[in-house]
Amino acid sequence: MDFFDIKKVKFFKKGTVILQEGEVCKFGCKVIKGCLKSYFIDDAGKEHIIQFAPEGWLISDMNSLFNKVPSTIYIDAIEDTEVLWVRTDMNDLWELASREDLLDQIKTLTRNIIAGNKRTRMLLSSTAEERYQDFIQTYPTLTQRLPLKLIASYIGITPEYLSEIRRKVAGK
Amino acid sequence: MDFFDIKKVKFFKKGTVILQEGEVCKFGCKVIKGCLKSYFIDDAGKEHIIQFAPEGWLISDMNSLFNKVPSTIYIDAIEDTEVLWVRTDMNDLWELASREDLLDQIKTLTRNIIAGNKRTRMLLSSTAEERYQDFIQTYPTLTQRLPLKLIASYIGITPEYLSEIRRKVAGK
DNA sequence: CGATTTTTTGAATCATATCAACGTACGTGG
DNA sequence: CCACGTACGTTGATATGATTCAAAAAATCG
Repeated sequence: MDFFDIKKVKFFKKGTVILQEGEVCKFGCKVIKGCLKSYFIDDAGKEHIIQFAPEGWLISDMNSLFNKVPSTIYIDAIEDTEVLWVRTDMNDLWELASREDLLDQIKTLTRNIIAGNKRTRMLLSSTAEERYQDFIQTYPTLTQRLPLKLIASYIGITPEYLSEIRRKVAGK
Repeated sequence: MDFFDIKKVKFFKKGTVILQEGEVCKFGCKVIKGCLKSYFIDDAGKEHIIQFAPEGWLISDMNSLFNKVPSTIYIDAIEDTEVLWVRTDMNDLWELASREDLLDQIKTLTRNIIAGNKRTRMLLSSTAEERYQDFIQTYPTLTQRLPLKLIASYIGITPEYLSEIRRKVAGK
């Protein structure tokens, strides 16, 4: 059997909430067209973006999915989006999965860890401007497509301050 | 065969550099006694701690290990430390590993992702004091054992500022 | 077109960094 | 066992990066 046997194509309109805080996450999905975001809301009510998932990216709440605990994050469509949807209880899946599926899974997880490590590194050692420059390099497409507001949230600053950075950068 | 078949026990004196920037990482190790740290040096020459590995924790440079690229981090012994050492080229290991080993590997990686996600979350939404309080909760043992300097580096602030936070916290 | 959302601007303020100085503890060699 | 040197921790003054708040300008959408 194939790892994506239980999969189907799904479609979400811009603004749709796909996963909510409190629900147990029972899926992973890969974006075919459009863009999703995952984020959480802090105690002050402020939204912080964890991940963007444009074409080709996977998104899910791993913690909720693997440990069967309520999610602490949200996933929304920020554009009209088409995805490859895998509804899956991980334990069931593992019983069925082949050795090759597992190796593949390991590679996906590793990629995810490496991306996460890079982000931690940026947050620990770079200024807001450096993080913005890095964002532009890493996601040139998204820089065009997304509202400044969301990019600010992703790199961990206020929209006002990102606006100021843009002016400064442009003036060079 | 067992995932830890190629393993042996090793001993490092406090201060030993186990992995250096530039080397390709060829091992993973689990701490039996003592404590290791992984860290990187930023452009300004400042050290940022990525992870502590006291008793029971795994440490490695996953990026270097999985992708066979030169490491961008260091790993040092911050106490006299005894470890379970697995010298391993991942690809070779996978050829030998059993299904159960792979499942186990997936679980380890997942735990790592979840820990990483938590850290990103803290860095994005919490103040230095909140991060310090969280550190105390999460690693009560380390709070006693480690110099303030290293804790400051881990939570992403200067030693001076952590000192100020401590004074404030104590005065409550 | 009006209504809502996004972006920009500026001023005041806050969290954290920097720098310099001093006090304290620790480890090693005499 | 003491003395010294080196690393570590604390303190205070000052500087800076980033936030907050309020309001205006610009863009987007029904």
